[in-house]
Amino acid sequence: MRVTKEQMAEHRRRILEAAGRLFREKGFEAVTVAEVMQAAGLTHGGFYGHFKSKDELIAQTLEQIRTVHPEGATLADYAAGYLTEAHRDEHAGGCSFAALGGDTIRQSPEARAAMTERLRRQIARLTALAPGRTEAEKRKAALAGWSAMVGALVLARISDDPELSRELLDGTRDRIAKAQ
Amino acid sequence: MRVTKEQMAEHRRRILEAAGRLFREKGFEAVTVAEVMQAAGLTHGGFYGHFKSKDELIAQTLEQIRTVHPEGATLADYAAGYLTEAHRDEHAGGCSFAALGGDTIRQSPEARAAMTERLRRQIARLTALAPGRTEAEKRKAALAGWSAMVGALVLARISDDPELSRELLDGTRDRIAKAQ
DNA sequence: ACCTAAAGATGATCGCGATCATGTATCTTG
DNA sequence: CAAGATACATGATCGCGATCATCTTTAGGT
Repeated sequence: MRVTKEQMAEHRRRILEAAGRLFREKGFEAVTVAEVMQAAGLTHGGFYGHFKSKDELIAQTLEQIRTVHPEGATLADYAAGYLTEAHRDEHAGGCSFAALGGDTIRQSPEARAAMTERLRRQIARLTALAPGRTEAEKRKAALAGWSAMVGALVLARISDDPELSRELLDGTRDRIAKAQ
Repeated sequence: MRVTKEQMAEHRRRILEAAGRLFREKGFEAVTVAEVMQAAGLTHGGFYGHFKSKDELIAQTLEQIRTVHPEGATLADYAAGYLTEAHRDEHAGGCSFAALGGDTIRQSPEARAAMTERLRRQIARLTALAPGRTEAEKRKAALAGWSAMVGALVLARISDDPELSRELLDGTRDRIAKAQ
């Protein structure tokens, strides 16, 4: 059954959105094409009308993924919004660097390039919020701060001990605030 | 063909060692049982004499993995040894948190527990090196410092731009040194 | 030395998942 | 409004990988 141009665009959007959530939740390998399509409300067959392959889906998903960014005027504010238990427990909608960073290294060059581009944008965003007199100082603070945030979230997710997990979030949050 | 008890123990050691390297290099899912056995110099059939399943292999691998730790008397020294381009490029023998952190979250509770235990030990090790007057201060510095190191390594590995990659390593190294 | 059971090799099995082939409905264009 | 194209559904295909069955060899206890 054929469908409106708008319908098709909407379907494509849904596929990418579902893929974004599923990949972050279960990793690239563990998610099947059929699963993505079902989550998008379609069946597996139509997939190859939208994408050449699963690899292409991965790359395009990484290009379009949009996450909600914490609000705030400083790097410390950003960290406070990022390093929460809610974010730690929300894989599907959360930070894609924390959820997919390790996996992305082993994907296609296109996927890797998309992530690098997003990383660049994220550093730029944080540089504007970071403390420091010079641009170089700000940038350095942004690079180190972002590394710390992503690392803390990854480690906090690993820990099956809630206390240790919280310590990681809190410790990093405080450290970034102190450096402010 | 039956084999000496010592031979068998040695084989088991080799399997775990090969698994440790392969998992860090390619992730849990992408590595096959046959591949691990071949890397250990055996054939796939013998695997189930040593382990009940691939899941058990994963958990036991995470329990026994040993990585070379940077030397040094301070957290800054440790970070300087950890945040190198050589380490960034050496997935198979490098830090398992950076290589497998994201993946481990989706593994069995046993695997997760093994990682948590190793995380605990690592934090303890770093607490001894960390700056601070009180034990609590040292621990906080260790938690935040370790998060920053792991995050920086993950992000540095993502970046396909060597310059950005180096900035991440250097920025985090300097930040940890400054906090010393 | 002799028997028994274990360790590993070889060769299935079995299900799953990416991808493709074909059918069907309906949008789109002239 | 008819003809053609196309988006999606349904139903293969095909290879791969985890796991199991069986065979061979020989360590280890007696």
